[in-house]
Amino acid sequence: MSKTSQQNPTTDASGVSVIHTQAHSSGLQQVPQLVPVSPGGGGKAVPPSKQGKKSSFVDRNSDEYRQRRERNNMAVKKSRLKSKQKAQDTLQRVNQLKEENERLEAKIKLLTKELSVLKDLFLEHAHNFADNVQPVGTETTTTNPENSGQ
Amino acid sequence: MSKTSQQNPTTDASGVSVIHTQAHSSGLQQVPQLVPVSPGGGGKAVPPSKQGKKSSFVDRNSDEYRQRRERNNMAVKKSRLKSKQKAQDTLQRVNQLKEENERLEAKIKLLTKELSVLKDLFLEHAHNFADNVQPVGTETTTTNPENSGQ
DNA sequence: TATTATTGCGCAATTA
DNA sequence: GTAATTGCGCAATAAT
Repeated sequence: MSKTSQQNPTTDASGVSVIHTQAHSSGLQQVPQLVPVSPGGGGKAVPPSKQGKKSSFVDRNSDEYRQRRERNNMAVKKSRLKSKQKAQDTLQRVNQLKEENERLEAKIKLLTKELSVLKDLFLEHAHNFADNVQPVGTETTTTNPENSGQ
Repeated sequence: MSKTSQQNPTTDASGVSVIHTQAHSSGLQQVPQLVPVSPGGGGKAVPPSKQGKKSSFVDRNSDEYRQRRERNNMAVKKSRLKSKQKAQDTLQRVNQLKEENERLEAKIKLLTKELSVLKDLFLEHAHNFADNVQPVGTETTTTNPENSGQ
């Protein structure tokens, strides 16, 4: 469970953002830990009701902040995992459908063939029918009847 | 590909970074920061060959660094866009295949019906056949010399 | 109002 | 060395 603070601009087009990561005691100068949240650049108006209520600064050191971050990080991981899973499922679905398609195509081929044979047989013996005899020109090798179209 | 580790949990380097789309020039105080790259937390062995070559510090302010970052950011965006596009295409493919499937199912239904009708007709007039009256298969399998199997 | 879920984004490590 | 990927954390926002 690693947690890391890194950077991040809390800005849009405002231009400059103050980013900060926790201090590292390396002789590096200490920097204020309070960073402005949602700089005006966002173009989003801050509700007047909140203007004076809470500071528009976030204490990145507060436990509350860290806890929130940690929870969000978990949520993010979870969400991304889910997303990935879904994508994979979709790919699988594609293959499944492809297979099904082939199966269906094969069946159609078979049925078509059967139909063709039956029809030929029909024509071949049409003269044997007492009632519904069709005027067949040449009894042998009558070309096939039209196939079902669609 | 990669593992989990990122950085050191407890502390993190870097104080204030100025991020923006343009050159750094603002009234904000700028703190030159040399940040250690690949903190020891990961326990990753550094190739000896590179050990003494370059400092294990990265100057986040260097133009070279910023340029590299910017290029990578663009590459990342591009890559993610591509990825998203692909995912969408896959979804579309699924719908496409579904439609095709329905079309095929319908065709099968039609062919089956036709076959059924033809067979019934056959049976109905079977007695009219003088020569070779064959009992047409009960189901879908007609006995014909040419085709077999499935 | 709070909490979780998504999403865009930048960083850095890898990979190609 | 460069571009492409990928995991990760942050913060804004959507959804509950």
